[in-house]
Amino acid sequence: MDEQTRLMHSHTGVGMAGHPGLPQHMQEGTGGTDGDGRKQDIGDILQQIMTITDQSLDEAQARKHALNCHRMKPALFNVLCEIKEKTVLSIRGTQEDEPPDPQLMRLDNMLLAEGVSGPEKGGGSAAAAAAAAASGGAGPDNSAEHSDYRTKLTQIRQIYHTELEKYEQACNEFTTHVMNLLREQSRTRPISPKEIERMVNIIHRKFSSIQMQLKQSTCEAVMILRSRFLDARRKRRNFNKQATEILNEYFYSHLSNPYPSEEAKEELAKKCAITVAQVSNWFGNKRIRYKKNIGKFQEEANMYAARTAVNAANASSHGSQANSPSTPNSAGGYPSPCYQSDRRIQ
DNA sequence: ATCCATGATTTATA
DNA sequence: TATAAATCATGGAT
Repeated sequence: MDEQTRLMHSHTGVGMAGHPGLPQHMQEGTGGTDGDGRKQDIGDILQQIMTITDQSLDEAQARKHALNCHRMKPALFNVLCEIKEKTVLSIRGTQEDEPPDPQLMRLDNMLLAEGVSGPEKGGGSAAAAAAAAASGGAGPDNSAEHSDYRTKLTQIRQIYHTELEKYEQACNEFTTHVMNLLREQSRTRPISPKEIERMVNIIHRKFSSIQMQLKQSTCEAVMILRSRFLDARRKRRNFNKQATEILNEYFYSHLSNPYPSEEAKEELAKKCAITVAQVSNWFGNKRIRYKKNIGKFQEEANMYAARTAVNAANASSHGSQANSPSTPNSAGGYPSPCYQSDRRIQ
């Protein structure tokens, strides 16, 4: 804002500060009898112009009107034009084309990618898809989180859009205000359309920098939201009971060699509705934690051993051998040296 | 508020 | 490259 004001003042300054030469100029030119009166007259007007900022609006308006109606006004205007011609050179050189700010582009791209600045619902689903991808395709129990995420994202998007609209409106209002002001002033002092355009550009730049701040904070909010909801590590979810049982069952029934093959991992992943990587993680954690404190897991081990034993018994009593759990082990085979030859497909 | 369980990540190792 | 081991960070119980 201050840039505009400054510039406007400097314009005013150019117009006004150039004046002091004027009376002299006039004085020289007019040697006649009514010259003194005219000089006095113009001196008054100039004095009024110089002090116009100290006056109330109505007063100023009246003075302006008086000035515009004054018979010397065209001459004054011409002089202002001349003065400006001599002093305005510096403005011309400034560049007009503004290269797109890379940071702004980055923010725009991100907002678009997150579905904040894009179309209303399409962006949301894209973000949801990204969410699903980011969360490692973990099971069905996070759909609630996704909807939660979506509502939060929608909130952000709404805030973003209302703010953006507000800025847009404010920018337009301010621009038209300034343009009106300049047009009004152009009756009294020379203002080229190009200067108005420049001013409009300055305003727009200022407002777009405000918009950039909005975009930046929106991006931040989205990032926080993402990390809160979608970073799998932060949003650790225990596997459901069934999955844990399946994994434990496998672990304790293969205690002597709890290293599921790739195929077995895939099978387990499918059964537990988790990824193969999660199966690997689980076995990695389980092995090391079991080894570190066998005592703590003794009860669990016994339980699963008993369960598999029952399963085996049931299976054999039903005469079906095809599905029986393969070579269940008694607890304690891992990590102590294992002499059983329980070789699975590796 | 604190502690423990647990899934994920990182680093080291063979 | 798979695994071991250490570590992180959260969920959930207390």
